[in-house]
Amino acid sequence: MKVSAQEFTASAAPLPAALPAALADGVFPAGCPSRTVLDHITSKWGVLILLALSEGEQRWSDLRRRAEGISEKMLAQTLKTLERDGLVTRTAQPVIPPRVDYSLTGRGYELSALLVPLVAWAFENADDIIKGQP
Amino acid sequence: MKVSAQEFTASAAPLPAALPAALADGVFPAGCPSRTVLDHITSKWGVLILLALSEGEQRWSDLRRRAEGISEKMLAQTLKTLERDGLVTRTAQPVIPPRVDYSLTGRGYELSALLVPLVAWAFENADDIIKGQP
DNA sequence: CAGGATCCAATCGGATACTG
DNA sequence: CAGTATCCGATTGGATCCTG
Repeated sequence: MKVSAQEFTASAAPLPAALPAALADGVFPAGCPSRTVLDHITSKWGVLILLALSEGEQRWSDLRRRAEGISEKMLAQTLKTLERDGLVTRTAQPVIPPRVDYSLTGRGYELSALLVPLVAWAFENADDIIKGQP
Repeated sequence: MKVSAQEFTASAAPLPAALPAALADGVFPAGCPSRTVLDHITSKWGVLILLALSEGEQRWSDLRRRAEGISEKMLAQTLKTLERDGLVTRTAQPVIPPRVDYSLTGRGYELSALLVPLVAWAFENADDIIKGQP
């Protein structure tokens, strides 16, 4: 079953959502590890890869197709970063031709649950935003 | 809302949130306006600015302090982009010294409600992710 | 205080070619 | 099919100086 962004934003997250209490005075520290993590998961291609994998296990070629426009270099680089971060699992089968599957870890799945609504929102609001509509 | 990977693999049906139905075959189109919007709102500094503003109206100097490490150039650039996108409102008072306030629009606030949980998640998981802990 | 303008280094990222 | 390696142009972004 598919849930529209409308339904999601309407039903979830009673406003306002609060920042982590650890952020003293609302200052997001520069050297903080979360800055690095945030950069990874909000990177141009990282978002799209996590998004694609939120629908289940996918092969290299699937990801290339879904994240339309991505180069092989960036796909490899992004996947390695996400794998190092423990968000994505890589499973290679020693067959010819090679077959490699990528899927989300538990933590990656947890993350995608937060990312999907964000992308859905961007998708729904994009036209108005670009056109300058209120 | 937390969903474990176990639940996910066990019951294939209930996803926490689905991709927009308009994404045929899960392909995120390259020329799509949402790509642009997504880049804006997930940009390195855009996230931190929106986050800071989720706590209410802020001055230029407040934003510089909260988004620790940001340069004046990037602050100006990011704010302009967010303003053009109708997510942030700029209010200048013709006094000396100048006073300029920034705040979220309705749409910007709606967005921040999705962004805050994401950042909070990154903040809470960052240490484990960087250390390579499960 | 709140920026604008400019220079330049670093990084990003695409194109291409090659491989097991 | 699923990558790796390399070149190199494009973009990012910080530092610095300037202004009303």
